[in-house]
Amino acid sequence: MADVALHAGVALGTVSNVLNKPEKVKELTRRKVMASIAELGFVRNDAARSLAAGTSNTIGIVLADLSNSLFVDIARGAEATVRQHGMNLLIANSDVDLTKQSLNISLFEQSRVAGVLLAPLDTAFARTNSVLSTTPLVLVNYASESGTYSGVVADEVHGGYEAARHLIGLGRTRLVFLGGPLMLMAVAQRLAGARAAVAESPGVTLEHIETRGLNMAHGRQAGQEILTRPAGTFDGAVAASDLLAVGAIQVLDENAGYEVPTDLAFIGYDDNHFASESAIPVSTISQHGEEMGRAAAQLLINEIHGGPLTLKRTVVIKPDLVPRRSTLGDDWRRD
Amino acid sequence: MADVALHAGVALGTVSNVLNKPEKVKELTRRKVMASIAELGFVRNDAARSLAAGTSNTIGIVLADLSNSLFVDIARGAEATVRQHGMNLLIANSDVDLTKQSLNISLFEQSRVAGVLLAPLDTAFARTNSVLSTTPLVLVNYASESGTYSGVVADEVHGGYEAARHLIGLGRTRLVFLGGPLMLMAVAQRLAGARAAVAESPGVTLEHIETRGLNMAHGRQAGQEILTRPAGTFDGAVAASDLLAVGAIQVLDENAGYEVPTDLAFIGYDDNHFASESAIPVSTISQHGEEMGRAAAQLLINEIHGGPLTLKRTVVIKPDLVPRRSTLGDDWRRD
DNA sequence: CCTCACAATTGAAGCGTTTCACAGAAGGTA
DNA sequence: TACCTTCTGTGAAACGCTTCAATTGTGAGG
Repeated sequence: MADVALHAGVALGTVSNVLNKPEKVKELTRRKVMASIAELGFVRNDAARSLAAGTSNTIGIVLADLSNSLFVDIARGAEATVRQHGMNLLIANSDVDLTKQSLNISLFEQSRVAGVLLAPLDTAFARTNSVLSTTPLVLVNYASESGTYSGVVADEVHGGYEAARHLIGLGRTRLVFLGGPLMLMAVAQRLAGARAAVAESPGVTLEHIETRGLNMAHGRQAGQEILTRPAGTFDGAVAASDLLAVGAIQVLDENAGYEVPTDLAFIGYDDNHFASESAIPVSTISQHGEEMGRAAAQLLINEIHGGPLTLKRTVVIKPDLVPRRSTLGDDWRRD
Repeated sequence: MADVALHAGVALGTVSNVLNKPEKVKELTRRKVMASIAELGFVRNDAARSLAAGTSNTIGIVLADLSNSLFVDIARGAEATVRQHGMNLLIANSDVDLTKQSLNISLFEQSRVAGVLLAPLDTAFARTNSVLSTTPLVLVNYASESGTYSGVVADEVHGGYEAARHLIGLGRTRLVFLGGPLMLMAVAQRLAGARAAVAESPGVTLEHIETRGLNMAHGRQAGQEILTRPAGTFDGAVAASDLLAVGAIQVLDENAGYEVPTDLAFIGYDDNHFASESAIPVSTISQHGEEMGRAAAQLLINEIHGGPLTLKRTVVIKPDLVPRRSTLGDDWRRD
């Protein structure tokens, strides 16, 4: 920077002003300085900058699992908001590993980012709470039970409710819920929501087939399980994830006599990209990941500007029904 | 840090030594210092650290598209290697946007990361080359034509060749290649590889149906196109992506008379997670994203240690055939 | 032509580390 | 005991920037 100042024939402080408060410096001088910067190929040292300024303009986000499109959507949404405020977003991937998650959080704290967004593992109570530092932190897709942090969550219960309502609204009465393990709060809540919908509809029943996970292989197992029951046992199914639904539908599809949605209407969860593209496009509940990311980023930015005493809030985002062929049948058309 | 020193009754420099060269300081003192650090909740300021030390221990990776699982795999592989060397990996997502890509690169340069891994957009010649700074940079999934940078690429030609060879080896003779636009180098190269395989096999023909993209919708269009031809026109298909293959198969599957793989054997490309899980598991060419990431990280670390004069190399990673039911039929079993 | 108010510019004092030349202590040797 | 070595621990000088009080223009009004 000293070089640039020399080359442009101005003081060091002026160069700094050109970079940070361009309105403070006369057009002509600004031009000269810019020219020198370009000519010398100067790149401002951000480490020095944030050391001196005491604040950085980048925000870090720690994601539980990059292979999960929900988290990618969250990151995308967060980035949009962060950029609007002239800041940058850096991502760290925990890869479903609690140790990495802690490592990543402290990595961001050490580098003195302006704030941290944390999309934690579902099972990660413990560690989350031990993060008590001065770096502003906002949770995404996980509620801080103690109210220590602001956060954004999807209303999973409502999602489960809507899914079941949709089936009931289509006249289905013998429902089954596919999903597990119940240790996952998200699954438990979706099930609770579905139960609530059933409870308020006389004559409708709901059985739960617990799976050991949420991917397609588990879905196929669940599909087999359904096949062991007498035909017609169920006429509507809520799956705790789209992959589960797709897997189960594959199995049912292979065995004639169980047509989707005629015999069994199927609805999934997550609005996984793949779900809309599978052979029978799967109706689903969309969690609006981008919106969650945007909201979380906004919360974080408020906290950055408002200081540590900023009121902690939890924003709840309602998921929405996205009906497709797996429930509507031929009435539904691809657009 | 001064506080810690005071609290532990040692000099400032000693605290620094405890953190950086623990072997230089007596066990007892180290303990005292560690205790003080814990008690005071001290978090080392990395900005100051890298300013003073002149080097950082984090590496940045700029990814063209987080929704593409290949890039996520690359990041995962890179992270593994980076961690082995005691460094950290931060991710920035360009989201298929050239402007963001440049922004992200300069973001990393400004923050003085030890080095940058760049997985650029396929169309991004221009910008890539203008990155001429002192920060070590290694390309992934893209070759630096000028030899300015080291890089890791998949051998796309070989991949296309293997795909076609596989079909030919199964006795298929009337092949079709689905993919486009040819502007994408990867697609063009895969096609070239397939052509090479056909050229060396007398009696085998290859037609090219150009698509406008590589996702499932494009695949369905291609499937329609195939249906317009007289039955039996093709008996083997190479798709430039798994999604393309899955889409096309969906369409053919709905129209009786075109059974996969009996009538038409299908092979995709990318080893997309979904490809192995779709109704008919799709044979594919795997690019080994993690391996690419690991190799690139290693190259970068060499360059960081070796200085700017380090010999630039391009590592080529050969993709592999992963045969599944869409070519082998019932001979293939899910494991 | 002088003042005054305001705009533009200056430069030195930090910011929180690492590094490194030195000082002190401890242990070995003659 | 005197003299060397080897370990430990010390503290001040950078690192490259932002900030801000102080200084130097500048133009309008009288």
